Amino acid sequence: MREMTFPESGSKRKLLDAAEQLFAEKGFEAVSVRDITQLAKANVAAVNYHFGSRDGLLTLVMMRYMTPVNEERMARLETLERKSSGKTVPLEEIIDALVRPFVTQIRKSELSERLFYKLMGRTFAQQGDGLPPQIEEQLRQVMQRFTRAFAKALPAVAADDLAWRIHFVVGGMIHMLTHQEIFQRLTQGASGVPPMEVTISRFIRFAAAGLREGVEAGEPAAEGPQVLFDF
Amino acid sequence: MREMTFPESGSKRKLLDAAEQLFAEKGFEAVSVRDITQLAKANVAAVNYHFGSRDGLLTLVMMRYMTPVNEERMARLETLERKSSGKTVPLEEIIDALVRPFVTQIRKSELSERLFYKLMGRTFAQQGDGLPPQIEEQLRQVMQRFTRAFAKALPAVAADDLAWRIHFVVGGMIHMLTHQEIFQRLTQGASGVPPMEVTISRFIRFAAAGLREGVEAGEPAAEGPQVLFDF
DNA sequence: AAATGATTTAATCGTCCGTTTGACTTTTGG
DNA sequence: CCAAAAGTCAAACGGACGATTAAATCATTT
Repeated sequence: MREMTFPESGSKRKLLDAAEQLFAEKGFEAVSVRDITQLAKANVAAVNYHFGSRDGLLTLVMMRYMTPVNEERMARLETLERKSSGKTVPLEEIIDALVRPFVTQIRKSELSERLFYKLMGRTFAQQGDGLPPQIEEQLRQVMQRFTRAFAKALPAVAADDLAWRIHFVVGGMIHMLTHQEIFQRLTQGASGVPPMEVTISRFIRFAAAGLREGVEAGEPAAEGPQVLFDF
Repeated sequence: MREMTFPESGSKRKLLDAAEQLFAEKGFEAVSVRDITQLAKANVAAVNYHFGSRDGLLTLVMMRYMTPVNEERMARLETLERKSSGKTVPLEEIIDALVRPFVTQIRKSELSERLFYKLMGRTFAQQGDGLPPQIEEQLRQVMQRFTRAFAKALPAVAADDLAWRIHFVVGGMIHMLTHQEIFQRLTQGASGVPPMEVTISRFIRFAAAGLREGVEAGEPAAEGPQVLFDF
């Protein structure tokens, strides 16, 4: 009854680790199968044996971290909406549900912060440009779900206006992830707090203010169409 | 005395046009010299003859539109600061100086809106990842100049906080450019107005609100250090 | 018309790419 | 213990890549 030694040969895991590191550092297109197998100290044929093709490995690497993040996003939003049944969910908490999963999921991975965020950023940045269909579908569903939540929290913002603002928010999020290393050093980590935690707090406040633009604070803000192009 | 027939052989221009189109559509890495020469109906060797190398052509394509945009940005900011000498420049006008050049420069190009914005977006997105040194230096100077302007317009925002917020703004701008085509159709162009004009107005209001977060409107806002990590 | 320099052309170079093959070694289960 | 399965390995495949060559063509000037 001891077949629990370890089903994995070890080289499959080593290939995945090497691929994650290289894809994150150099980008998805700039890494060859030979780069990966060399870093993993494996044979060139190993990638095709274990993952079928370079693309199979790439898809696996993307899904490995993207799926948990998207699932946690959905779960958090679900919890938020169930918790405050009827009442409106605060805007900041919706944004939090969208970006917080990055810092919670990184702890479950053995990837360094720097690599994890770069990998996430690169994946998001590829949206609509050759992502695996499954990830594309995940992101589509997540954004659709969050768009509904934002619309409910900001009834005074016209639909197409809101769509653009969410667009800007996502762009800022991607840029935060991909260029994190440039600025992170400036944000001296105060006593053990993960630097990204602080950055995300900054981002949430920025995004909330941008999304809320033109909406008077305090009152619920009346429903109905909104003036457009009035800048 | 008539040597003004046309110094260009024509094929150099055709290569540039083809390269612009392909780089914008497929991305810088995904286009081969054979793709370019095929579209331009030229010989494979033409690229190396006219531009020295594939990289020479790529640099030229990037600079052709990036440089005028950056120069107009600087000129606009200069004008703004000279016009309102002493008094603070309104935040919205600084952001306008940063993004408006996109819509003015596109008129001087024979590139379609879609391609122009994609090309710009792709170039900006590459920052710090293999851009020609000259462009990298341009962008560094532009961002340094605008950061100073933002700091002056928002004295109540701490320096590192502001750096991050500008970062988020730039991310939103890039995303707006690269994914413009997805949403632009929703913004039905009202009577001849270029769609991007409307989008940029939306962006300016979003970015201004995000940058201003936490700053009370009306009063000049006192100078001095700011509380951090208080989210 | 001859000469000169600029351009275009077909062919080829060496390199790197993802993938496949077939022989070899290790691990597993009856 | 032994056969079957799983894994590893060196070698090679065909194709695409950027770049180069030398000859051919073109345009312009003498």
